[in-house]
Formats: sequence, C-alpha cells, structure tokens
Amino acid sequence: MSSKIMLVEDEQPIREMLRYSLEKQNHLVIEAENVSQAREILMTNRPDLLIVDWMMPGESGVEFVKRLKKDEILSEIPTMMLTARVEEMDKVNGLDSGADDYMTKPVAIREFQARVNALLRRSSRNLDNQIIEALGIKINLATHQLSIDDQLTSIGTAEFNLLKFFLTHKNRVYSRSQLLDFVWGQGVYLEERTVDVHMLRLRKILKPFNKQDYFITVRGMGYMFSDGKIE
Amino acid sequence: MSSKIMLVEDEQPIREMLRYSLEKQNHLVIEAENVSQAREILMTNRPDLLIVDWMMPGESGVEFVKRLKKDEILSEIPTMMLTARVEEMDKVNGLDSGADDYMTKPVAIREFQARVNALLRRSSRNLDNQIIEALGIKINLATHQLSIDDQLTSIGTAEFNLLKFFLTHKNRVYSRSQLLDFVWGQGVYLEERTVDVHMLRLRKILKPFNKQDYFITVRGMGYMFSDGKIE
DNA sequence: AGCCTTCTGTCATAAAGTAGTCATATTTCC
DNA sequence: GGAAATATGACTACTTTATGACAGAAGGCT
Repeated sequence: MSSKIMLVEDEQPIREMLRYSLEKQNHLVIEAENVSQAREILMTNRPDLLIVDWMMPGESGVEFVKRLKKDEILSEIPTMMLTARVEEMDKVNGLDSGADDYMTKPVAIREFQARVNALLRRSSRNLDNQIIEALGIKINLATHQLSIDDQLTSIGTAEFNLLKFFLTHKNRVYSRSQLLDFVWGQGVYLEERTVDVHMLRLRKILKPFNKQDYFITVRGMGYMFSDGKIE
Repeated sequence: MSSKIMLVEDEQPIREMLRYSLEKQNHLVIEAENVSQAREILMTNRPDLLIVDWMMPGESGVEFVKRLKKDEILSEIPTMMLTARVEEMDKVNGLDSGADDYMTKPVAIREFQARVNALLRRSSRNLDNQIIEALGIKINLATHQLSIDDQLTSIGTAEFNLLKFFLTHKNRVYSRSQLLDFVWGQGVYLEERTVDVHMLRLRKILKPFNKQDYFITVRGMGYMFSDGKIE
C-alpha cells in the first residue's frame, strides 16, 4: 500500500536516507527542510504520515507538532518524531508534543520501516473496522451500509460520507466550506450550495424514519447534527 | 461564516483594500494603524484572526506577534504576517515570529482570501468550543444556540452577536457607534438607530425570562449589560 | 463495447426568514 | 411644557435556504 509521507528534517543526508528507505516500501515522500516549508506544503497537501525532526534551526519540530495537533484538520495525521539523543527522549515524552511515536537518531532502518508501517496501519484500521451509531442511525464503515432503526437503507457515497462526518461530529455547527473540506477533502473546489443539495438528499433518506430533524440548518452559519441535548 | 478579523497595518490604502476584500467574504474587520492601537483593541476584543504588517513605524509587527505568542490567551489566535518584499520572507522564516502564515506584498487578493479562510477554518475548533454564560443567559458558540435558564430559545444572528458581545463585555457602557464597530464591524455603515432596534429585539427575547432589565439604556451614552454587581 | 441505471454537482426558482429603516409613540430631563 | 433621546411597530428589500430539474460522470451488466 502506498502512502504519502512528509519528511521534515533539516539535515540533508538523513533526509536522503529516510526517503530512500521509505520509497523502497513504495511510499511517496515529500520533503521539507524546515518548519515553514512544511507548513507551506500542508496548505495544499495532506500526507498520511508526518516524520518530524525534533531539533531544527528556526522553529523547532516540537513547536510545529504541538501547533499541528491543535489544527482541526491536520491533527488527525499520525506523526513520528525524531530525536537526536536518548536524553531528549524524556523531554519529548514529558512535554507531550502530541506525536504518536518517537525514534532516536541514528535511526535503525529496519525498526524505522516497521514503525512507519505500524503507524500507517493503525490509522487506516481505525477508520475502517467500525460501526458508528447515534439516535438509531447506524453506519458500517467496512461495508458502507446504512441502517436506520435496524432497517437496511440504501445511500450514495457522498451522503454516506456526509452522514459519517456528522455522526462523528455532533452538536456543532459547520459552515459549508468546512464541510467541503472535511467531507470532500481539502483542495476540492465545489460550490457551497452543493452542500445544501446533499443535505437535502440526506434528509430525504432519513425522512421515512423521522430522523431528519436532527439535521439542523443554522441560518447564516451552516449545518449541524444535534442529538437534542442542550449545552 | 463570519469571523472577526483584526488588521494591523499602517498604510491606509492597503488597509482599505484588505478590508474590502475581507468584508466581501462576510468577515467583520477591525482596523489598527499601529501596534499600540492593536493592543488597545485586544483589551476589549478577541478577534478570530490577526493580520499584521511586518514592518511598521514604532513597534514592528514581528515584535508584536512574538509577544502575543507568549500570551497564554492570545497566542491561540492564528496570525498572518504581511511582508513587503520577497527578501524579507527569509528573515521571517528564519526568525520564528510565531505567525501561522505569511504573504508578501503586494498581496494577491484571491490568494489572500483563500489563505485567510484556510486559517480560519483550520483553527476554528479552538475558538468555537466555548460556552459563555451570565445570569442564566447561556450562549453556545459551537451550536449558535441560546438557552435561558436552561431553556432553548431561538435567536437571530444579529441579536446573537450583540448578545455575545455584551456577555463578554459586562458592566460598561458602549455607544451606538462603538457597538456598530465591534458587533457589525468597522466600515459597515448603518444608522445608529438600528442598534436601538436590535436592542429592542434582544430585550424581547429575554423578556419572557425576566432578564431584560440587565440591558440598561444609558441616556445620551448608549447601552450596557450589567450583572448588577457593584465594583 | 454499448446500453442502462445511478450518482453528482450545478443551476434556476420558490420559499423563508432577517435586517435595516422609517414613522410614530413614549419617556426623560430641565 | 417642550426639546431631546429612546422605544416600538410596521414595512420592504435583501439574503439565505429549500427544492426540483438537468447534464455529465461513473459504474454495472450483458
């Protein structure tokens, strides 16, 4: 399986080596020499994994990861931190930068590959093998099926994804452009009104079961999935 | 979705242009000509995004942003830096001022809008997850809901914003023009009497719960939200 | 490959819902 | 009482959303 991996590392030789190792595993590698370059790339790219050096001139990798983990969209990306010395490990652990894994340099290549693959596996598994349910609306991510009140119901992909997003993001308004970002993916340019249409279609699917009212239009703001609880 | 954006820029024409561009995207713009004015505004306002010129007479934008990023509360606000020339870009990159994005002047409007929106979208989780409450009046920024004495109550956008402003700015009188600036945004030209009407509407919403008296008319001055406590 | 069905994004139009303004009533202060 | 400031109700232009229709894309079937 090929994944897109971004490497943020200032030392060119190490970058080379890691890239070589990753490409051997059929991954696509994007390199960044420093944090601001990395940010730049993230504006238009969404890697499946980040590998970040802990210590870099300019803004440090820790800072970078910390901020990243606050970012709604990017925080989901699994991150591996590279630290130069063993002693620094503790710091990293102490300050929870939010990275998902750490390795000390010099990097042991076999271990590196194993850990990278583990991270990638973990994040992809999380997404797939699940059943998400709320208010009698149940979706199966593995089979892409929807059942409402235990009745199997047919649904298109776009509506499925939209529904999936709302089931995992309750009680909060999302603007149309946010929905486009989250559900359709960043960089996909569509009309904002398209969201309206898909909301309509989603509601139509839910209507026979009287569940359509959980999907609330917030005028001037966007849409929200509300399970009715206040607060 | 409308956000509050502060523009810190000494050159008036650029300010005008950027403001125009932002307002076109439905954002609410507050302008500051220099750093001290910006600080002043931050005393009573919390923008969702800062756009700061790198080079300004008096204290520079870099200094301003650096200090800001040390501030616990304000450091969360995403910041875009404007630099005058390409050469300065490197400096900016080198010195990690802490800004979240940079653009070089002259600013390309389309790109500017895109970047601004990207910043807002990505950081909106941090800003929105708040519930503000006072005197049994509770607003949820995430859901855009108002509940009074734990009862969900419907409210329009304009009144919501006005209420939000007062909940975060208690015990102080604001003139109609100040309210227009802070709640509607500078550059929006409206009749001052419009504020009266919205105050009326806000009071009508609160009346069934007997909360309307906390919104006090100060004759000749403006309006105030008072929680009754004496300083 | 060709045909058929389903899905998707866009658009035009209908339908709601709001916001800002104005005219008039009411209050306040001297 | 009278001027000035506010409150209030009504109106309308405007903005935002819902909805149905459509053409192209994607996929499936034979």
